[in-house]
Formats: sequence, C-alpha cells, structure tokens
Amino acid sequence: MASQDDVFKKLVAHSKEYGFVFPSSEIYDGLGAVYDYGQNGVELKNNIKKYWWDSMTLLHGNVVGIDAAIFMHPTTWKASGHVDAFNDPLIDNKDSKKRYRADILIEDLLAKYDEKIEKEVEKAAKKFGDSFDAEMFKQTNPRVLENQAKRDEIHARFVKALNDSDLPGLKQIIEDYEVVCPISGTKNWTDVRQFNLMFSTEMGSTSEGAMKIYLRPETAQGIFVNYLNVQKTGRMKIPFGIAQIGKAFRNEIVARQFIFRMREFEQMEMQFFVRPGEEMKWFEQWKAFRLKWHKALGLGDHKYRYHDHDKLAHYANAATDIEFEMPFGFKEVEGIHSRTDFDLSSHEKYSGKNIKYFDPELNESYTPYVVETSIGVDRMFLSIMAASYKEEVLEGGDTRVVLALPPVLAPVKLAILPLLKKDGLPEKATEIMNDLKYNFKCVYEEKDTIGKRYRRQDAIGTPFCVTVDHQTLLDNTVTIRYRDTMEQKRVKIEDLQKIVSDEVDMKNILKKIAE
RNA sequence: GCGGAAGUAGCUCAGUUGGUAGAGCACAACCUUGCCAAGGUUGGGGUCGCGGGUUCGAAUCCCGUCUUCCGCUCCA
Repeated sequence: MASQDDVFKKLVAHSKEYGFVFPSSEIYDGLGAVYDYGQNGVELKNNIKKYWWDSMTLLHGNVVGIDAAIFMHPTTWKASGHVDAFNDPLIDNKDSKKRYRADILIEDLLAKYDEKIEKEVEKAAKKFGDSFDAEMFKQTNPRVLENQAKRDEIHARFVKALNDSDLPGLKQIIEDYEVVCPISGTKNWTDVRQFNLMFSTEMGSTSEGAMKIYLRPETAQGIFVNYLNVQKTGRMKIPFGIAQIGKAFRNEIVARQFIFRMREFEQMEMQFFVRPGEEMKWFEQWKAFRLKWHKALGLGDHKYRYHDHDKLAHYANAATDIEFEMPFGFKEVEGIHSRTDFDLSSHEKYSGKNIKYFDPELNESYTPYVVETSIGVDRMFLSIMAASYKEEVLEGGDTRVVLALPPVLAPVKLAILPLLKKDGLPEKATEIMNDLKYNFKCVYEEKDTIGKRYRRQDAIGTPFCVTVDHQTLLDNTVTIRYRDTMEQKRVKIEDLQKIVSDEVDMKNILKKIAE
C-alpha cells in the first residue's frame, strides 16, 4: 500500500503529465505557489464552476449572479477590515491562540509604566499635602526615576524598531519586558510577523496621480457593495442571495501543498441576505444544502465532515467548514459563515451612504444579516482529483491508472475509437463524432492499439469509450465501454446520445440535490 | 520563516573513485497485429534547475541562488 505522501506525489505528477495542472512559468523555474490549468484541467475546472453556478442560480429562484471587478475602491478594504488585519505587525500567544498587534501590546506596556509613576506621585502627594511639588518629586524620587528610565528605554527601542520595521526587535521588547497575554497570562509568543497579505498595484499611469489599489483578497466584498444595486434593479425581496465566481489574491506567508493554498486562486461565493434574527435558520439550511451538493458527486460520503469554529472571526456569529479528506488529511474546502451585518454596516459607515433595505412586509428599514457560503474552486478541484485517482491491479497482474471522475465533471465525456485504421472504420467513427460533438466534449483517436487508447482515456477520466468495428458497418451498432467497470455493451448508434446524457448531463445531478 | 531532502529527455529514473550523458515508457513516421498499455524498423528530443568557483577536464567537488517536497510554524 502506497503511503499518503506517495499518493499525493503521484497525483501531482499525473496532473502534469495529463494536462491538468502545470507549475506557472515553468520554463523560468516556476513561480512560487502559482499554477496554470492545462487542457484537461480547464475543462474539469469549468465543469466544477458550472455545477456550482447552476446549483445556485437555477435551483434557487432568489439567488442571482454577478461578476464584480477584481479592483475595488481602496476604502472597501478598510471597511472590510482587511487593511488593518493584513498590514499590522501581529503576534500570537501560543497558549490562548489570541492574536495581538505587537505595537499595541508595547503601547500598553508603556502605559503601565506611566501608571506606576502616577501612582507614586499620588501616594507622595497624599503624604506631603499642599506643599508637594510633583515635578520636583518626579525628578528626584528613585523609584520614579527608575521607572521613567525603563519607560524611556522601551520607548526608544519601540520607536526605532517601528522606524526600521524591525519585527524581531518588537518581539525582543515583548520578551525583555515580560509582556504576558491578558487571557492566558503566559509569555509563550510566536514571532512578530507583518501580514502584508494583500497584493497591491497602482492605478493611474503617472506617478503623481497614482492610487494604490489592492487585488481583492476575497470576492465577497464585490457582492456587498453591489447588494443594493442588485436588490433594486432585480426587485429582489429578502431573503435573497448573490452568487459570484472569481479570482482572489493573497500573499500567503506559507503557500504550499500544490493547488491547495495558492497566491492566486478562485472562489465561488454566495452571500445570502436575511432578516436580522433569522440568520441561524438560514445558516443551518445552507450548511445542509452545501454538504448535499458535495455528496451528490459520489466521491464517498465518509470523506466529508463539518468542522464548527469555536473561535470566530470578528465578523461572524457562527461558522463552519466543510472538510474533505485529502491525501494529507481532512482539509477545509468550503466555509459557511453567518457574517451578521458586519460588512454592510461597515460599508454604510465608511461610504456614508444609506444602504439599508426597506422590507415591505415589515414596513421598516434594516441592515440585512448575511449568511455566506464560500468555496475554493482549486481546493474543490484538488479534492476531486485526489478522490478520483486510482491505481488498480487487474486480473492477470496488469495495472491501470484510472481517474474515476464524476462523469458530469469529466473533461472529456466520450472517446470515439475506430478499432482499425482502415476498412472505412475511421470514416464511420468520424461520422459518429460529428453527430455527437454538439452534445458532449468528444475526442477521436485512431493511433495505437485499442487497449492503449482505452487506458489513455482512463487516465484522464473519460467515462465512455465507443469503439467502431466491422460489425458497425453492417448493423450500425458500436461497443460502448464503461470506464469504471471496463465492461462493454453493444448498442445502437442512435442510442448513444441518451446513454451518455443520462450520466453526464448536469440536470440529472441537479435534480438529485433539489429533492 | 526555521530544519531536512530533492532538481538529469514530455514522464519515472540510472549515471560507479571527476574523463564532455543513458534506460524504460511517452512522442513522430512506416510496417505488423486487431477489444484492454508490452511486435519490428527508423527518427526527433537534454548546454544535467540557474550563477559562480576549484580543476587540464564538473551531471559528479565547493559556494550562492531559484524551485519543489516533507516536518515545524502559519492559515479571516
């Protein structure tokens, strides 16, 4: 039995060898944690996106889509909290798992020394009464002077460290002066890190007119800033949702594990706007629906689990992940969050615009609460590849590599193969191909032995192979071969479309999850 | 970010104490076979990740660098 590492390595190699995923700019040694999708990868990825999009917009009359730009007004990211959270020097306490701004911890430390000094002064003032000279006392009292000296020393180091962007220097201050976590009370700190997690660029071609613009770190904000446009122009009534698929960018500190964590990635997000107080009902509903969506692919129900968050982000009052069993353990592929009215309220505050919703049934205005479903396309892609990749030992000791992709997602649905490259079989095969190519992605192959061609199709996950032989010319029947079982049946050419459609049409899987 | 390992043909890899590169598969052409990857002939493809150094000579030794993988760490 191959170890999980081996499986993962083989999956990466297979992805490259069969045109699913290539390292970006590979001829220049690649670019860290950036990948390109190849000829088969893009088909699979598009199918994943279509499955998601259709499940959102076709199955829910109250969910519509948008496609917002990657560039957004810079204030968007102030309102969302990303500018602060992604730019400050941060430090974590390993015991409480709380994250602090290192500069604020040190400012608190300085304030403590100020307090100590003030206390000494107050004590002395009480003691000496009216004749007390505070300034004189501060300049002469040894305890005050000691504290003042320490304070000045910390302050000097602090200012220097900030000016030099010296993160280890900040940590050193926290260590030297034994700052403890207010929650755990321990000094068990991580290093100080600058989280410049947003990519930026400049808009405007002249240097003086240029404005710093961020590449969006999540697609959700494009939905929030447009929610009222959609609501008004689409005459949407709460509850309603807005779906979007698009690229997002994060300058991850550690980006690894193939396409699991990339710097440029694609999200499929849906923000569902609800009445305040009803969010938990919708949260549960979407949580259930999203898991159903995953399971309908048939990759194995046991590979999914929920992971409820104990520690919630600043914007959420409930959050759960749907995790999938990857070769390297259960990992998050999707998050479902109850985001309260945090985002909309914040945008209202920063923009100064009224973006409240008027509820005609309640006859009142309010800021809607939001339940979000957010899934990484690339993670979904990886989870499907991982679950589908199989090395099988066949009777007789042969092995085959088969990508048992859900047929509805397979890049190629049907391979059409003439048994021989002569006797009019290629012409007949081409004729069948020309008939079916409008319905499904088909490929035609005549090179190599039929067995080799079958195996090549197995490797890219093609669910069906149709073989044209001499009998075809006599009675218009072909053999159809099933990828997973390798069984073959002889069927009429005219029945092919229905046989394949039944397995690969999006509507069948959508019906399954709509029940 | 720290520690460890690796980088040779499209893929998987070999390359012996340094002597200017090999295999299998894949690819192209032709012949043969004809329902589950394995026949024959011929051919194309590599400045051995990149840069420097040592040496008469470097895939091989040294330094640097980039990339990837693993562990820790991190993960709105």
